[in-house]
Amino acid sequence: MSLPHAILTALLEKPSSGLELTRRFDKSIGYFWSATHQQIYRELGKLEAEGFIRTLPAEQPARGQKKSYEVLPAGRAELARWTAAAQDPKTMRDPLLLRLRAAAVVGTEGLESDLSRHLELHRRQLAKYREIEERDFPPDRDAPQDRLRHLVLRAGIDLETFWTQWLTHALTEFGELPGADGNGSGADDAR
Amino acid sequence: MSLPHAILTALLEKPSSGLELTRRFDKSIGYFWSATHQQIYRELGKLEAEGFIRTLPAEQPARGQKKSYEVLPAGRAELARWTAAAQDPKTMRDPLLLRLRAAAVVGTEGLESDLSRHLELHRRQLAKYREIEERDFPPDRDAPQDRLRHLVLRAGIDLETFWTQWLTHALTEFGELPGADGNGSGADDAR
DNA sequence: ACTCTTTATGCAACTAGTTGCACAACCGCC
DNA sequence: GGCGGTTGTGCAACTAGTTGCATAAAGAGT
Repeated sequence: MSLPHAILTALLEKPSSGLELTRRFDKSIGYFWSATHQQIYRELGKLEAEGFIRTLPAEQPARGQKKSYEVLPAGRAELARWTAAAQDPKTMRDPLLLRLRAAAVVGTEGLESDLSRHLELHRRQLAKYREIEERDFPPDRDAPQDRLRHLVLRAGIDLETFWTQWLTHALTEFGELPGADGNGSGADDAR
Repeated sequence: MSLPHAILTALLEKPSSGLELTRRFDKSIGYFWSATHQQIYRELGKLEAEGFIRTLPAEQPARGQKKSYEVLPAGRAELARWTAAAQDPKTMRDPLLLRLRAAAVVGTEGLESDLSRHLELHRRQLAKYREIEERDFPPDRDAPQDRLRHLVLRAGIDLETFWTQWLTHALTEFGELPGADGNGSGADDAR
């Protein structure tokens, strides 16, 4: 149940239309909660029906016309409630680790190149985050909001750093593996 | 499309019944691809229909009777294909980071205790992983399968380490934040 | 014999996220 | 004044995962 709250947060930061939200998700909030434009439009409809947001009075036309939303007090209250409520950590799901585990059974053939590709992607993302950090969080500023946002960005940076390191390490291991096993026969006994 | 392949991997490691698989997911594969027993039963049905697995001949009775599955050659081939195929990294989704970002707007009230709770959970998980590492990967063994499985476990360990560190840091920051803001009024301008 | 718990399998309904496409208005331009 | 791209909104169908419950057999206790 995170998407509506991601949208409320974004709208509190700045009232926007559906498409503007989509764009902002692509380059900011979406770094840790991605969403497509269809999800966003659908959710905006629901949030409006529930009385958490409303369209800005300015215009309110038909299809193909911009329609901006702002958060109502009830929406802010709901967001505060959700933020403070206890939530269990997500059950982790990572296909890449799964593939490595599978590779231990059926062989590593073909996996290496995709690992390299992922490494490259994570490096790029890391560079992007670092750029944002430099631009938005110079060493001196430290209003509470900035501290919190910086903390979130640091999580992104450190996670990407972790992945680049881990992938680098994995690729090294691959290099040292006895060449071309390809069938991984004798696997047994779960762990 | 990862669950069927997670199941194929588990079954290749050791043929099992639905419930056995569920248990093994809870304490091994599930660490990076969790699944409920319903998902597993449903998927076993599909995999059998597609000819990737079959029930072990021994018994084949009705409800309430154990039914074990093994992987057929087609299933192994499918798993190898999937493992080697290029896949884009998952779009990241983390409610906790989202909540922190929301807290920058609506205030941090009530969030701190849940952060502590998460910290404790991650510490526990880390301890569990370390235990497994000690038990299953003594310094000397290094058959290729072990190297790969160890690599996966290291990812788990390093990720949990990252989260404990980050949460510790976050809680420190919370302590230093100017007391009780609670409304976070002047937030504007997305980043 | 009979109830209670555990083991084991499974259906049905629901929620969340994704993909593919439709459609309206506006903007420039030639 | 009509043509083609961009902006903006949205429906419908699909896939994946979750929740709640039903059912059946086997063993354990009394």
